[in-house]
Amino acid sequence: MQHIADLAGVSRATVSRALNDSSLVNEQTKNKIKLIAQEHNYVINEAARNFRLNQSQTVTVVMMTDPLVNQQSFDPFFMEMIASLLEALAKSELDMLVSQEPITDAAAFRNSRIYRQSLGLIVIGQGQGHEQLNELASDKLPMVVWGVPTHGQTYHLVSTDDKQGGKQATQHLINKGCKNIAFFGDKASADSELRYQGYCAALNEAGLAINAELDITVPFVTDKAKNVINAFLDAKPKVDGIVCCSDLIAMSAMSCLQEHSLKVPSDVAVIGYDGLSFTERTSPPLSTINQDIRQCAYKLVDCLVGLINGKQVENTLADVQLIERKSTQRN
Amino acid sequence: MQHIADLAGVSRATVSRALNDSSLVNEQTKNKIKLIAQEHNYVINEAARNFRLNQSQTVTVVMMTDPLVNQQSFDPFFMEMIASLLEALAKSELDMLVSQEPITDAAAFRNSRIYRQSLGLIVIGQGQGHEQLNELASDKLPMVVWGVPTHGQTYHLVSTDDKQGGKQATQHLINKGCKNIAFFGDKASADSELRYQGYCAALNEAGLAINAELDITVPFVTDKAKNVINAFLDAKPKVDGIVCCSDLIAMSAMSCLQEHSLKVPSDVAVIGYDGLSFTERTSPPLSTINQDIRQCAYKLVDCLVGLINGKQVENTLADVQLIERKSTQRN
DNA sequence: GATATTTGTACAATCGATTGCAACATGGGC
DNA sequence: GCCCATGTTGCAATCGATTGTACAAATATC
Repeated sequence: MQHIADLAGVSRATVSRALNDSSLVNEQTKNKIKLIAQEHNYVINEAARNFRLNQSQTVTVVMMTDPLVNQQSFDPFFMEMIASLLEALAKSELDMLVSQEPITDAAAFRNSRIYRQSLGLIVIGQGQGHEQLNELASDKLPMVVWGVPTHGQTYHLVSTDDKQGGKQATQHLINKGCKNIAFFGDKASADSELRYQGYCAALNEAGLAINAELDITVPFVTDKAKNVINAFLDAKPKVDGIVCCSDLIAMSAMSCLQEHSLKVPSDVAVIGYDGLSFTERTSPPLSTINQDIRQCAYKLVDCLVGLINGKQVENTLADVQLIERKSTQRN
Repeated sequence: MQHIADLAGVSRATVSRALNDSSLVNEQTKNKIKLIAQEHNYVINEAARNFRLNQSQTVTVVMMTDPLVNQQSFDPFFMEMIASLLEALAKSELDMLVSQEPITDAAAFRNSRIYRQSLGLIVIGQGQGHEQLNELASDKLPMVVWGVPTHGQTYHLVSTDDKQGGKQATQHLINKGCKNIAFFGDKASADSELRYQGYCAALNEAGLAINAELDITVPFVTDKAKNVINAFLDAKPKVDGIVCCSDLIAMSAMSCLQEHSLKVPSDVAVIGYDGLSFTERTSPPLSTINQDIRQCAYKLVDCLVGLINGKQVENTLADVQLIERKSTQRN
């Protein structure tokens, strides 16, 4: 910067102001300085700038649940969320840091580097940390949570309407003529619980009984899913439709059904949840409840940027929508 | 830090040295200072530190190909790579920044913030930038590329043996008794070209003819894949096996085959490529050539860290391996 | 006891930008 | 011709850490 200042015949102060478009600098001088800076490939030292301003351009994304399925791979839902956040933050010229360590102690977290030196926080999922997050909500550090509306929650939240989604999924199967609809999911997670409520609501409205034997706890992400599903099917249950809490579970379900010589969807119809793109490539193509992860990521970032700029922001409850996919039978 | 120094009755300099485990500080003093720092929840200001040391802990990951399939979602292969890099870098206490802008001009890139203020570079794919990367290879900035060994390449490279992979995939189908094996992929990308060479090599070794009509250009990632595949199948080709250049293509292929009332694998066997975890959930489960993305990500990071520490590092050509998945017929 | 050596600590400069305040120039009003 | 308002620019302090050098204290050597 000194070099640029010398070339322009002004002081460092003026260069700094010129590059920051300060109104204190003459237009002409400003343009001249900008030109010289450009010509000499000057790029500002962000480290120095951030240090001086005592700020950072880094937003930390905290994963409250373990996105690691096993030692091999990740849950595509979380990956799509991460990738979308990456894109959305980049558009706002923000850097992204990802922390895989859930917040388990608000007080300790306040002393962490993440807390002290981030511009803001995006928290993915609430995990077991609802209380901790509530505690952090009153701090100055901007924070937005992706999760499920919870009793007494004071932090800023972006969520999708899980109950509505569960209902829509179930209604879709009812409309297809299913009478004995199973629910595959793990209600230990709050979103699944809500989806189950939607499932029950849809059955009630349609005058169908809720059969506890068709409420199956299928783990979200592990390989155990298939074992549970196979055990269920081995008992030859009376079932003609399955509402699944994730597209992955739905894929496993379809695979197991076909291994049991049951045709999808004629014998048993299946619907997934999440709207992951590979659902259009399954056989048969899988209808699903789309959460529009990308749009949610943008909402999270919008909300956070709003908070950073000191605006009042409102919680968002995004709608979900059914994506119906049909097999095109050929020949 | 001044505060800690006062409390310990020493100068800032000593505190700094103590926290950095300098041998110039007495053990006793060191411990005392560390204790006090801990008690007072002191965390070092990374911004100031990095500024002073004129370094950063940020590694930039540059995507040379557009991972965006469309406005909705991302290629799971790249996402898994990103997520794995994230994990691997975190283990080395490095931050990760992702740039979606391919390097198209080495000279211009040298003036970018990314170039000037990153600790190192991990480049994913070569795209059209082989020459540019070669130019950057001689710079001081540590750089590792994930890609395909290329003639005259001077940059550090981590890759998998695509030719071997294509060969293995094809041999697997040959072993299953397939005689008319198609190749689904887009040879515009160098890795697919290599896989095709492996495919040809396997056919040759088995004494099978290479039929140009079974060499189908299927786009990697777009929705057009299904159209191309359906057009191919509509012509009722003589085919009993398909080597696919990605798991997504394989999924589409299986879906299209089943829509054409062709049974997988009895009528037509299919093998994928990448080793994505959802291949175990397809119906039927999809055999695939595993690239072990996670391990490759670790190798990339290892290699980069080596370069950062001034070590000599060697290029890596990782083996791929067949994952065979079988349908378990029940009832 | 005087000097040499080792060890531990403090002083102060430094990194590259920002910014309050002072200083200066210019022009208009009286 | 003097004063003041206005608009521009420069000076110098500042952010929080690191580190070369100087200095002080403790110990060793003769």
